[in-house]
Parts: sequence; structure tokens; C-alpha cells
Amino acid sequence: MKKRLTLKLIAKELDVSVSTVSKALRDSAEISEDTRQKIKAFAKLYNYKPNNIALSLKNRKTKTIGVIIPEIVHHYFTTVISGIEQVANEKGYHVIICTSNNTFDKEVINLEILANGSTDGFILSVAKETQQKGDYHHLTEVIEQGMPLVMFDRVIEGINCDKVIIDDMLGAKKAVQHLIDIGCKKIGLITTIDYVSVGKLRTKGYREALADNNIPTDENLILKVEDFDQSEAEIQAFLKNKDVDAVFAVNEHFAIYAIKALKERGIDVPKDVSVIAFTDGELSKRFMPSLTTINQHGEEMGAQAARLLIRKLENEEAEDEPFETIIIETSLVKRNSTKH
Amino acid sequence: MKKRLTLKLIAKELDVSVSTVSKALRDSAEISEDTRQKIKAFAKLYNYKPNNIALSLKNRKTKTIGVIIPEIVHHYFTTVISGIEQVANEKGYHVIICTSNNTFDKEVINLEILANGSTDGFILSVAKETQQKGDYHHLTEVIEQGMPLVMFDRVIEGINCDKVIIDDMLGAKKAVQHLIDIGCKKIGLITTIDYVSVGKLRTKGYREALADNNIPTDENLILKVEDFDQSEAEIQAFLKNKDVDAVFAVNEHFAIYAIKALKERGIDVPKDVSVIAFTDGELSKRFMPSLTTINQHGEEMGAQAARLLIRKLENEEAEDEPFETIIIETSLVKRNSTKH
DNA sequence: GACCACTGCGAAAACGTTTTCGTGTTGACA
DNA sequence: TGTCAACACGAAAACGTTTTCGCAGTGGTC
Repeated sequence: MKKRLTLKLIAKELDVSVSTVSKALRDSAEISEDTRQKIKAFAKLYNYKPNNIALSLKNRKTKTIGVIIPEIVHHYFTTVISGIEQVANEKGYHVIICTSNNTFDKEVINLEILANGSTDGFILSVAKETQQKGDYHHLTEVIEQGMPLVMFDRVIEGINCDKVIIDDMLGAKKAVQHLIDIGCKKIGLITTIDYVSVGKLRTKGYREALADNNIPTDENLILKVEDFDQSEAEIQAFLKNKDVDAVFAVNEHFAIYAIKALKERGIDVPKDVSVIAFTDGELSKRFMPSLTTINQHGEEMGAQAARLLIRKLENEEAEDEPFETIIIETSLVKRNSTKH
Repeated sequence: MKKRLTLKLIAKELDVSVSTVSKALRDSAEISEDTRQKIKAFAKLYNYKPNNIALSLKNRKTKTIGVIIPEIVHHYFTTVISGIEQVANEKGYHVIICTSNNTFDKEVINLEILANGSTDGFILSVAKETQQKGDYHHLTEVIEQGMPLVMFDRVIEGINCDKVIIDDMLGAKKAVQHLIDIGCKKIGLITTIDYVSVGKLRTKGYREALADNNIPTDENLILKVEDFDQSEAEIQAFLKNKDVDAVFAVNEHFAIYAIKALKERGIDVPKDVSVIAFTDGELSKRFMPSLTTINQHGEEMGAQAARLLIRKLENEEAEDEPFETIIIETSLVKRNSTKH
């Protein structure tokens, strides 16, 4: 294992002091043209690269952004990361990604590790378990330490930090409104139980859209999936003998299970029943029929989050500015699971 | 912005020396029970956490693994990462992920940045562009510096490092053999052009399986997709008037386009034509019909890669051991796109 | 010849740790 | 009373940088 070249080694080799080497490499005017050239040539020849760790320690800056997400095996989060990376790299930052696996404990640990010097700030979407638990001391702690934090997607209301969210309620309204616009009247909703904040908000959007159009809400047409692992069965049972002409599902999977269940009953999508899903993923594009969806623009979300964070990191004044909440617009993507 | 607590601050506050504090916190016997308790209590009260950067500098170890992948918005890679993370975390490492975006330049830059002190070693799958270009100096360079490197999935033959791959050829053979076993005789192949190594290998597996069963290869039944973005059209054109009873596609997307094209011709999958895809992703499970696939076990691959790397990192002797290439077994996942 | 201003470089501190090696104090013992 | 070990702690070096300050040498000016 060859030793990495350091300033000290160069200094010894060329018989000058460490400071001279450092200055020469940074093109300081203090050093004579001669020495400078000599040192630079040597450094280049032996491929000297400054040690980032030492620089971080010295500068108390790592130029690194920590990202903590609930799970990486999820297309939506990867698009967000993609957006974060683009902006971060552009501005000379790199990105560390950790997953909490949707558990509280791993979220806390990851946050701690990254907070102890590895990163300058965080971008985070909280784990499901954390949301249920309602324990946010780890978040307030890093904030108190002066580490900027930006939350996205699943954000916690009470926490003092920048946030990037989508307007779940409005998105849901858009979806349901579209169903109404194409003539649907008996619109089913497949959502999650209420502690998942996005599920709750989307449910609210559904109700409001109906109310706006003077359609009474029929509680019979609402399914709150209890157990994700059993969602297919729950949805199948739910749709068994429901008389609906449209279904709004709060995610792709629910939508697909719904379509399957309907098909089994001999009901055609979109001819007999229109289906809209929240979250525009790979699945939606490829499925047959391809799904009409609400696109959440994950990349945009990641990009905005990164911009907010870097702003706080680079502007002294920004530190004292009030926290922002950016809302990313959702958009309706019409495909073939809804009537035209 | 509150300043982070350091050993020095504690020392000053309690009127002892920095060394005493350090030793007390590490339970050194040198320090009297009294002082030790006092210091530990203080540290706990004010939530002292050692600075990782300083530790890294001191120990010349970061306990961090760098992962560089071509793209993150790809289900297969996320499963690999998942596997890496599990093993890494278990052994006290954390993981930095960078994407090369399939470009040579970003791969080189990321490697450089991470090599300059941020990580102890690498796990990497090379970018497409790198493969085409055939320029691997950045890889040999980090290896020469003594940084352990493990390549996975898309590996480069000539590079001296541990590798984890799947047996693409055998996997393809399994797929085609299964098609033959269920009675198919005219088996189409949808693959990529040859410079993508996996495509090449899978094509080879296809040919061998046919040969093993004394079925002559009909070049007319082979499509090498030229342009990924045009793949749907290419596949549609290819299948327009081909007389096949099965199709083996080297990835999910190709398989799905194939099914769509067949359906448009009024051909039912799996009744009339069976379809098998390489790569078992989200899509395969949910699609209708769900796809029979060759599962590549991404998590397993990631886990093995991490194990190999950490072994090299932690065992002095392992350094001189010859490099290993681990082959991950693929497996056939039977679903509904093939006859039973 | 005395003074001054440059020029070119080195010493040392600092970032936050860990660890080695001293060193001063205590108490026991001959 | 002198010697010695044990104890409890501190000083300093080290990791690899950057930066401030100081200093020696040179050449010019009066």
C-alpha cells in the first residue's frame, strides 16, 4: 500500500518547508516563481491531492450534504435524490445518503453519525415510525447545534426548519376534479389510515373536491387500508360489490390492485371505471392500461431542498432569515386509465 | 449557532487537561474514579459527541464506504445499495452514494473526491460511457493508492480487484431452458447491442441453451435494440410479423414492450406466446400479466460486495490475498407471463 | 554607512482527537 | 530519613492542512 503524498513529504523531498509547499500550490505571491514551478511540477508528477479530511477539520466545513430517507427502494425517493445531487454537485457539494429503513432508531443513529462532523447540513424525510411515535428530539437537537435542516415530503409541522412539500390536498383535489370533469359521479377512494400524513391530506382533498361539486360523500366508498402487506386483499374485498364509476388511489400500488380487482369482476378500465393514482412512477407509465396520475415532481422537490439548504450554508445572513416552506406544484398526467 | 462541545471546552470548564478528559471518557484506568465520574457526567449532561472528522484524521480511517453507481433511479441498483447498507451498518460503516449518471467524467470526479480521504474503500459499477470508452486509469489509480475497490454488476475484466457478478450467461440459459421445457420452440430474443457486456452475455446464454437442445438458432428471431429511447418502436416493428411462441427479453422494459406489441396483434400472453424477462423488479410483480423473470438478487450482491470490501479493510493479511470474484446465483421466478 | 522596503521563506498555531511519556505527590517500607 | 512504587494527571506529538507572523537577506536611497 503506497502512502499517500502529503505536503510534508513534498516538503521533505524538495527541501523546503510545509508552508512553502502549501503556498506554492495555492499560487501565493509570497513564493518565487521558481520555487512555485518546481513544487507544482513535483506535485503534478506524483499526483498530489489534498486530503479532504484534513481540510474539513481545518475549515470546519465538509462540503457534504447528508440525506436521510425512509427507504431507497422507492422510485419517488430516488427521483428526489437525483434532484438533490444535481444541484449539490453544481455548487460543489457532495451527497451522503442514508436510509432509516422507516425505523425511528436508525433515523436517530444516522442523524447523529452524520451530525458529528461528516456533513454541513441535512435533507430529510422522516420515517413512518418516527411519525407515529411523535418523538422529534433528534431533529430539534441537530437544529440547536446550528446544523441547517431541510425536511421534504413527510415533514413535521412543529419543527423549525425549511421545508419542501407538495400540496397533497390540492393534488388530490385535482385528481378527483378530473374524474368529475369526465363525468364520474360515484368515486371511490383508496387511502391509508390517518396517521400517515399524506394519506390524511389526500383524503381531505378528495372530500373537498366532492363538496365543491355538491356531491355528497359516501363513506361506503372510502377504504382506509390498514396493513400495507395485505393491501391487495383489502382492496379486492372492498371493490367486490361496490358500485363505482371511478377510483382515486393515493398511490400507484393501490391503483393497480384496484384495476386488477375490477378486471377480475369483468369491469373494464377505463371504459367502465376510471382510475387515477397519486405518485407518478415507473409503474404508471408501463402498466396496461397506463395510469393517469398526479405527478409529484420529485426531482424538482430535491432540487429545491438542496437550494434551500445550500443557501443557509453559504449565506451568513440567511441564518437568521425566517424558515421557508416551498410547495411544489403537482400536475395531472393523463394516460389510459381514465376516460377521455 | 451554538458551538459544538469539544474536549478542550470540557477541559477548560472542569479545569483539567484535554488528555484527562479524553482518557476519562474512554474509561482509562489512569484516571481516578472521582474525576472520571465528574467528566462523564458533564459530557453526558451537555451531550458531548466526538468529532468524526478529527477521528478520521487521527486514525486515518473514515469507517465510510463509497458507492458509485451509474444511476440511482433504477430499482436494481437500489436493491444492491440496500444490501450494501445492511452489511456496512452492521459492521459499523456508513455509506456514501454517488451517481455517475452513466458518464465517464462524473465517475472520475466522484472517485477522486471520495478517494481524497472521505472513504476507506469503494464499491462501484462502471458507467456505460466508461465501458464504451475503455479508459480505466481512474480505477487503477485508486487501486495503486492502496484503496480497496470492489466492482459489481458491470465489471471490467482487466482490473485487479474483487468482483461480484451474476452469471448472466447461465441466467439466460435458465430462462431459455425454461421456455423450452414448457414446450416452446420458436423463441425470440430481444437484447442490446453488443458493447453492453451484460447484453452480450445474455445473448450468448440464449444461443447456448438453444444449442444444448438441438434447436437451430434463427438469426431472424434476434433483435438487438440500438437506441434505448426508441426501444418500444423497434420492438413493435420487430414483432410485427414474427412467428414466435416465446420471447426472452434481457430486461423488464423490453419484455413489457414485447407483451404490448403482441397484444396489439391480438396475441395473448401467456396463452399464445410465453415471455420471460431478465431482472426482477417492481414492474414484473405488478404488471398484468405478472412477469416470469430471472431474479438477480441485488441485495445479495450488495451484501457480498460489502463483505468483500470490509474484509480487505479490516484484515491486514487480506490485503495480499488474491482477488476474488463472487458469482451470485440467479433464479427463475415463475409468474404469469409463461405457460404452466 | 545608516535606514528602509521588499522579497522569499520558515515557524508555529489552529482544527479535535488519541496516545506516549513524563512528572509531581503520596504512602509504605527499610 | 531516604528510597521506591503506585497513583493521578499533564505536556506534547501526531494526523494534514492553511494562515499569520516573523525574520533573514538584498538592494536602493539619502
